[in-house]
Amino acid sequence: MTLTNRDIADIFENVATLLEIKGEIIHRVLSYRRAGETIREMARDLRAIAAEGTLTEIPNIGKTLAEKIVEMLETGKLEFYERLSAEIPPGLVSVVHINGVGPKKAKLFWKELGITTVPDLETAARAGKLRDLAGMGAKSEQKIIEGIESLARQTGRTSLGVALPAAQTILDSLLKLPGAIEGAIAGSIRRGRPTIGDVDLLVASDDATPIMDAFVKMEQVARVLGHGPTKSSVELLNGLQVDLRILEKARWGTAINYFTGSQAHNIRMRELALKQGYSLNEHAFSPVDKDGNIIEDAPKILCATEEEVYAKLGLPWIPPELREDSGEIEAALENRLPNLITLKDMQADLHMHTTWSDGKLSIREMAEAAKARGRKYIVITDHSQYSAIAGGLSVERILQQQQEVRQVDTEMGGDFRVFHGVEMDIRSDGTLDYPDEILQQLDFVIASLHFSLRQPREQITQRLLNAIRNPHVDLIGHPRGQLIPEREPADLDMDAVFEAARQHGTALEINANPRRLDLEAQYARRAVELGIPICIDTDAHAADQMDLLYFGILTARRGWVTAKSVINTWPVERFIAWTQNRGK
DNA sequence: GCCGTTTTCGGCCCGACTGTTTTCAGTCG
Repeated sequence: MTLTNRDIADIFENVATLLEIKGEIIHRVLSYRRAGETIREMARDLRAIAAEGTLTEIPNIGKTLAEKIVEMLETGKLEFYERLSAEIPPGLVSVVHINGVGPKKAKLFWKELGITTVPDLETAARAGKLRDLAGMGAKSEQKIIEGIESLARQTGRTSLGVALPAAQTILDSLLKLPGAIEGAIAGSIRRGRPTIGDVDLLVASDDATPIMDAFVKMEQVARVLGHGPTKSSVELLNGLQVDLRILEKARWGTAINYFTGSQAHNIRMRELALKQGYSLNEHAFSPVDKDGNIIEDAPKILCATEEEVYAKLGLPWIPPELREDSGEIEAALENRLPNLITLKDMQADLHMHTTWSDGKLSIREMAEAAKARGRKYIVITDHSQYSAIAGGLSVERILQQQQEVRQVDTEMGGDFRVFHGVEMDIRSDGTLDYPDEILQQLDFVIASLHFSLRQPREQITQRLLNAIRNPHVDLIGHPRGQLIPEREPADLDMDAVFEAARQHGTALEINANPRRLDLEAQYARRAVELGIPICIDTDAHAADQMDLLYFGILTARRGWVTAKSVINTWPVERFIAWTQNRGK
């Protein structure tokens, strides 16, 4: 059993936590944690990089960790981790995940009471055994019980599609309060991450207290995690955690920059500031002496806009979607930030369903809905026969459907075009769901994996490669097959997928539905680097789902995607030419 | 443990809130 990137990231992060409990110096701990985070976000397989011998070129991976990665890839385990687990009970990693419990408390509970798991801790807390420990009290004990209950309720991270509207609703209600000047959603939602851990809101006001009080008393609040004059946190009835910060308008720039993150991006910003003689925090730039201490009587520099913050560091404004410390600081320093795609660039939607399969509207209705949203052309792509449960179309039916598509295309009058395609299944045995003589009659062919997504890597990769290599297949729909948050992506050899797509000029989709967001950003970035065409599509089954295109754009922007790499930013003539020149 | 037009050794971002404290450690983001 070979370990995946995710497995290795998990191990490094567990090592970090165990080392932290052990009392290791924090910077060694952070090295493991950063390495884990980096690996988790990578688009390439560690196996391939290890084979090339270039592991140390990965940021945050040096000689020591590269050797440990090789050991894990070759043996399936890490000797160091096993020795550490014998020394520090690995169950304590989960204990540290309880809100309010960190490495020091976990160690205290273990050393004093022999607690090594979350259930152990819950039993001890309910028996009132924690309150007498040093630095503990009845309140701390109660908070731990609440933290464990909260952990049990959580189903993991929340999808962006759920979190964004929820955040907007709360923000809107806060902005109605007297004294609220301006507000924004910050944090991972602003950066467009597909899943978010908590909601971060920022409000500008000169009188924070009434707004804070109203915030912690909102009807959807289940409990208050913290309540201070400028910063409060609550847990909502639905389990979502919401953090609110309130600062004066004059500090908006530094505040929104700080609160948007990512943490790694912030650290880079603050390091840059220090090199220029300033300490940077959410309030201001403060001049420091050569030892890095703030010069108290020196005037601080306030920034009302984010542009001013970046400009102070000699940088152009960096779009939030790029702020992951994955090269954006370097690109900004060298003035080569990408001109990211926007919603306005989008001319078309190339993936949608109608009542011919499992959609809610007719071809005509979908065309009208797309036109009303400013699109210039669409492709109707209902399911193929293998998707019986979705009412997939037989060969006969899809040929019938073509008549209606052509008719609607004509009726729409020429300034809006409707093309005929299909979302064809890649069957479990790897064959395609229609013969070539049918495919060649269609304007645009999407091939997608819907079934048998848990096949072994070799097998499922081969299925996808078969589709990519078919000259009639234009696009691979939602390539990795994940559903957020419940279904993990298929175990695909993405290097092989990219190589085949590059060779055959087959496009890869960024499916904009927030349950999919597939390709994810790091893979989209890799695809674009390799010159593979991208499509951003809604996969709409109803009119309002066409508005989800926004989430696809966010994901594309996170992947450094510019308009020129995206097929459906092209004028219709170029789209037609592209499909016709692909060996049909 | 990583990293380097300030360094191959000696640094490594910064502040708010809580609870248990007589001045601050722990946790979180």
